[in-house]
Amino acid sequence: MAAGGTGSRERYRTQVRAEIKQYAWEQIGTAGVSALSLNAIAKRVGMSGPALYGYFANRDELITELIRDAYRSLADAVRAAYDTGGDIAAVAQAIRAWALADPQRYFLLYGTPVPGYHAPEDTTAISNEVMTVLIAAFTALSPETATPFDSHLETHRHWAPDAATPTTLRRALTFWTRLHGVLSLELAGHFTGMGFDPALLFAEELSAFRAD
Amino acid sequence: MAAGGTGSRERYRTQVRAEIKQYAWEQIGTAGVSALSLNAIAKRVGMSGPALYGYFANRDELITELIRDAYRSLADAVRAAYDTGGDIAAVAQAIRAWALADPQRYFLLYGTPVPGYHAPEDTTAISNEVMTVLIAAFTALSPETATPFDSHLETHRHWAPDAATPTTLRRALTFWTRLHGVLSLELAGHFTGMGFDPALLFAEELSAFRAD
DNA sequence: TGTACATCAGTGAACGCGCGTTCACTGATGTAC
DNA sequence: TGTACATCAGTGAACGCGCGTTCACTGATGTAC
Repeated sequence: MAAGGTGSRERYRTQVRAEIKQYAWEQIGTAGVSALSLNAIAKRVGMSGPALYGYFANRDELITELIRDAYRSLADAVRAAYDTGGDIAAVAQAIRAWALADPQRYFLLYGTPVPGYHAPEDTTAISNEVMTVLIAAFTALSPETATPFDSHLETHRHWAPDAATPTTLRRALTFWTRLHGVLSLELAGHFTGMGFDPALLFAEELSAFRAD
Repeated sequence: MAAGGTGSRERYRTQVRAEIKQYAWEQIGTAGVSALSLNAIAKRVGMSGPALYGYFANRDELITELIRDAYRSLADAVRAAYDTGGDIAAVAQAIRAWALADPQRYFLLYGTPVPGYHAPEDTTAISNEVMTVLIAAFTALSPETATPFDSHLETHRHWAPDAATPTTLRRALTFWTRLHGVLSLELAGHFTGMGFDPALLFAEELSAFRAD
């Protein structure tokens, strides 16, 4: 008897796809994206190299899929934090936790760009979701005094919803860049020799936004 | 007649070394570090692959040398900006200009870390020079009110000179992380779809430090 | 200034490797009567 | 329930490629008498 709509073959396929991706992440975590090899993954999964081509058209498609999943995962984490905790701090900590859980996954999205590679339309759409949540979170806060950059945003904001004020956009944007600044340097190990606690520096950056 | 200390053979060697590095940078700029290939460089320089081993022990040594040079170049640019312009803004713009001149060079230092690679002692020493200049620049500014993180720094500052106050250290550190945040996202192209001018966002971040 | 020797830059062949990807084929699994 | 057929997952061989690196050797350059 066939399970409604999802045949066992199809179910098997998605299961193997997931397993392939899992090992792909393992490999990325160990040696970075550039070392990701289809043959090595196949060996781990327990099949021959060419077998992967039944699941992914080629190496690029696999990577794109991983990027898509990563953005999806981050967007979900951020949205969940906002929906439950509600405030900026909760969102920030969710981002940090997500990044620390797998640094190379974070770098796949926000690290060194591969020259020539252009992410497909839909992945950038998902990455926008993160921004949307940030904007929503800042809309709830009391407005700040406007800055020169805000007036520039006034005429360069086609990427953001009309509802938010330029000041809100700017704050969300700055929130993002600042968090990324501390976080990426921490993940890349640039604080290692310094000896202070990166979590506290992160909290420090965060606190600048709480003081309205 | 031998030129004092520097024979023509030796002079030739350093010249070729420089040429090799130049093409290495060209290749990094085009396709990133992971695509850097000794054979490809050799072809560009006009000699056979094995010939490079007369100039660099192996691929890793070449990359390490490039990293060293990049840190040296950045440190010099930052110091020069501080010595002539004197203020924070001049230093910040020097960093940005340096990064924009060759994004992949910037990412080689501050981008996605290669898992397992550890930079030799002396390169981290050069990267500290940048921090030293930042601290000097902030020492000249009027002190700000202390934050919780400052007291943590009080007992975790073996990386920084005793002369500076914790508050100064924190400001220099934050300056660095914030600039890196905007800059790296800009260089990675994350603002591309948004349409605003990254230079203005950078200036906005910078202005937060001028208003003492 | 001329010859004899040592130094050293660069070559070409070779090794072994792992990569992405294609192709023709086998064997198992699910489907239809 | 049993048989016949279509579907499809996975294999193994093969292709061509470029990589880093070693090695024995050639030919030019500089040095010493």
